[in-house]
Amino acid sequence: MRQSRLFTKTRREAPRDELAKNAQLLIRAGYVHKEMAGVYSYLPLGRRVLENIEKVIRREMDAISGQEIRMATLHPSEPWKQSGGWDNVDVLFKIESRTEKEYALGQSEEEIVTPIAGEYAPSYKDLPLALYQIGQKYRDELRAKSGVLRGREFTMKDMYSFHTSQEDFDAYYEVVKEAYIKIFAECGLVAKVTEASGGSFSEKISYEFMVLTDAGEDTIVYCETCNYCSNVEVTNAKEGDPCPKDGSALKQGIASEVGNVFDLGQKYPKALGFTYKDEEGNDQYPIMGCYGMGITRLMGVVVEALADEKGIVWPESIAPFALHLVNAMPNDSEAVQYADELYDYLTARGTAVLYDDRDVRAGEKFADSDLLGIPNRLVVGKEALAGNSLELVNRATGEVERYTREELFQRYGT
RNA sequence: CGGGGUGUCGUAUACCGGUAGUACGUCUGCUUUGGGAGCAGAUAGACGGAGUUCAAUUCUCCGCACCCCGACCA
Repeated sequence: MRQSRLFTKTRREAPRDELAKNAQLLIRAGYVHKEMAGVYSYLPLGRRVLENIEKVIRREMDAISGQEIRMATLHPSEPWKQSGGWDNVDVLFKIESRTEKEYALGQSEEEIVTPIAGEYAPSYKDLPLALYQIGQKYRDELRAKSGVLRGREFTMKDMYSFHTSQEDFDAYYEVVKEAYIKIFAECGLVAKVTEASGGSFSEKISYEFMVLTDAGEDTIVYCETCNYCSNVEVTNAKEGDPCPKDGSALKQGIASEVGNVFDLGQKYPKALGFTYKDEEGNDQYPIMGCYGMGITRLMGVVVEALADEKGIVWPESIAPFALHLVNAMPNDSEAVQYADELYDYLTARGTAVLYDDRDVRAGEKFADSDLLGIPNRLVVGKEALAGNSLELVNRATGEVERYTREELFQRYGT
C-alpha cells in the first residue's frame, strides 16, 4: 500500500480524553477511531492487525478440531429466557422492536450455539464437538475503560465444546490451553494461566489467561520458579507469600485477562434441551465448555506491553505490514524510481509492504514510521543509490542491517 | 451505579464578565529536503438549555458527553 493513498493520517498529539496508552497510540497512528465510550471503529491499519490476529487464532483453533461458524448477534429472547440469562445477566443488551418484540444482542453465545449443536449432534458418535466463531460482542458495561481493553462492543473468539464425559472435557481443556499459550506467544505476549472464580457464569472454577501489564484490571500472584499463578480474588495470597506448589516467594502484579475457559457442566444443554443418545440408547446431556479470547483486547494489550516512547511495536505475526519502505529522498527522481521498483518487486511476491512515497521530509517519515510500529523499516537513501546498500531497521531493537538489493530480494522475495 | 474531574477551530492549548489568541493540521505561493523545515497569506472554534447581568465562552443551575477512582465484570 502506498502511504500517500492511505486515507488515515498520523497525529502529533493524543486526544485529551484518552489516558490509556493503547488508545492514545492507536488513535495517533490512525489504527482506530473512537465512536463513543467503549466503542471503536477499526481503520485500515487496525483492521489488518485484527485480521492477522484472527489468522493466528483460526490456525490454532482449526488445529484442535474447532469448526468455525458464524452465529447471529441479534438474538431471539426465548433461549435467553429459557437459560435464565434474560433476567440474570446484567450486561445483556436488550432491545425491543417497534412491534414490541424482544431481542438481545449477543454478549456470549451459549444460548445460540447449544441448540445448533443439539440439532446436529443427536448421537454420542457426534461428540466431542467444538464450534467456534469470531465476531462482535455487546456488553452493557457500567463503565467502559482503558481504551480498547474494556468496551461495550468488541471482537471476540468464542468456542464451545460438548463432551460425553468430564474426563473428555478435562483432556480437551488441556489441549485448548496449549493452543492458547501458543497464540499469545505468537502475539509477543507471555500469558499465565490462573485459577479464578467462575463469576455468576458457572459454579465451577474457571481459568483465565493473564498478561502482566499495568493497564490490566486484575491482580494476580504468581510464582517465578514454577508455573503457579492465581487471581487474588480466589486465593487471598499476596506478594511474598509462599507458593503453594513449591514454596518460593510469590510475586504480585497487575494483569489483563486475554482469554478464559469455563466448565459449564450441563447447565445449557439442560436449559435448552440438548440431549444425545448414548451407547445404550439413553438420553444424556453433554458436558459443555466455553473458551473466550478477546481479539480487540489482545490488540490493545500488545500495544500496552510492547510499545516504547516512540510508538507502537508490533510483533511480525500480527503487524499490519511486514515492511515499511521509506523513501527518504522523495524529490530525487532516481530515488523514487529505485523505491518504486523495490515496492513493485516485493509486493508482487507477496510481501505486505507499506510504502511511504509521500512528498514530506525524511524526519517526519521516520517519526511516523516509529509511531506505526511496523517491525522492519527499509530505507532508500543516498547510500542505497550510491552503493546499493539498503538500511533495514528493526523497530523493536533499533538494530540496523545493510542489504544489497539482491540480498533483500532473497530475504523477502520468495 | 456512587464519587471526582473536564468540555474553546479538525487536533492540542491560552486568556477573559465587554474585540476569543497561539501551535499543529488543511489551502495558496516561494524556498527547503536523512529525524516531525522556513517565510508570507488564507481557512476554521466557546457541548445543549435555562438563569444572573447593561453584557456570559467566562458566574449559577439542569441536561448531555468524555475521562479517572470505586463498585461491577459472561
